[in-house]
Amino acid sequence: MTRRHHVDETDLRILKRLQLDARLSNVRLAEDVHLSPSACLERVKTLEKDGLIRRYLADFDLPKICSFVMLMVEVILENHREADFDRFLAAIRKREEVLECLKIGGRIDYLMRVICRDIDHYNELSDFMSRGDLGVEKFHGHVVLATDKAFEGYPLDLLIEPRGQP
Amino acid sequence: MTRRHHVDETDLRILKRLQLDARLSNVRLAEDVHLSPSACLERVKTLEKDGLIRRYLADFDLPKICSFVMLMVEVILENHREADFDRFLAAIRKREEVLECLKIGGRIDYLMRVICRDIDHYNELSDFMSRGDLGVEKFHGHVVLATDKAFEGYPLDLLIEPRGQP
DNA sequence: AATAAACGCCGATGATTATTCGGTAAACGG
DNA sequence: CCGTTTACCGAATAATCATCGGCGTTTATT
Repeated sequence: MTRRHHVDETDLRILKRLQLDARLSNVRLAEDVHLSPSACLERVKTLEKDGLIRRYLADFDLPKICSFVMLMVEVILENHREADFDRFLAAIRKREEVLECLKIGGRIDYLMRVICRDIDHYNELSDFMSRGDLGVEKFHGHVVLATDKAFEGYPLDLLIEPRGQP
Repeated sequence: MTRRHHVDETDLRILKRLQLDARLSNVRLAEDVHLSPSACLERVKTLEKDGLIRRYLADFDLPKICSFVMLMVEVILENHREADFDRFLAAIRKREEVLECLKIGGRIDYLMRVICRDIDHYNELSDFMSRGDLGVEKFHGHVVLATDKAFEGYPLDLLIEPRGQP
C-alpha cells in the first residue's frame, strides 16, 4: 500500500497552502500554518522526501505564449496482453505531444491529452498512431474547443475531511 | 487576439526552467538563463503581470495523501443554445469534484475530469448530474484505472521552435 | 512506574537570497 | 542627430533560508 506518511492537520494546511501558491516563502507559509519557520521547513522537506509533494510547476496561460491545438484522443488496442500495453506505452512516452495518458475502464483502453502546433502536426502524430507496430486498433481524437474550467488543485478538504465517524 | 507580449529566446528559457522547477531561486534561474538576478527578476515579474505565467502550484502524488476515485465523464446536453451551456457550466463550476471541464468537438459536448472519495461519492455527483435543471441529456463516466503518463509541462520547444522559414 | 529514546517544536545564528536603486549602453523614432 | 525607450548590470540593503542546540512531550521499553 501507499501511504506510509501520516498526514496530520498541519501537513494538510501546508499542502493546501502550497497548492494555492508554490512560491510562497517559508516564513509566510510558517505563519499561515501556525508553525515556526524551522519546524515548517522541516515538514515541507519531509513531504518532498516522502514524495507526497512531487514537484513545483509553473502554470502557463498557453494561448498567450503560442498557438496550438489540443486534443483528447481515445485509443483502443488490438489485443490486451501485458506486452501489448507495454509496447503502446513505451511508444507513447517518447512523444512529447502526448501530455498525459490515462488508462481507462470501459470500451476504450486509453485516453490521451495531446498538444500539437496545428492540424498538420496532429496529422503527423495521427500517422504515427496508425503504424502497425503500435498495436492500435483504432483511435478517435476530439478537438478541445475551450477549457471552461481549468485545474486549480485538488479539493483536499472534500477528499479527506469525512474520515470515519468516531 | 491574445499575445501582446512578445516571447523572445530568453523568456522561453525562463519559462522552460520554471516549468521544470517553479521554486528555483531567482539567483540560480538567472544563472541558468544567462542574466543578472535583477534583469531576470524583472522579466519574471513581467511574465506574471502579462499573465503568461498564471500561477505556481505544487504537484502532489495524490495516492500517497488519500484514497480517491478519478473519472473522465463525457457529457451530452439536451439542447445547444447559449443559455444551455451557461446553465450547465455555472452548475458544475460550483462542484469541487469537477477538476476541469473541456468543451469538446464531436458527438459529445463536454469532457470533465472528476475526483471523488469513493464510488458512493461519485454516485451522489451522478445524481446531481441527472437533475433536470442542468439540461444534461446523458453522461458517461470512465474510471481512470491508472495514470500511465502524467503531465509534466508543455513541450514548448516543439510548439514554438519551427516558426516559419526565413 | 521509571527511564530512555524519539519526536516535534522553538529561537538564534551566519549564509544566502530577494528586491530596490542608480547608472550605462544599445535600439528606436522623429 | 538627439531625445526616448528599453534592457541590462552591479551594488547595497532588507528579507529569507537553513542549520544548530536545546526544550518539552510523547512513546516504547524494561
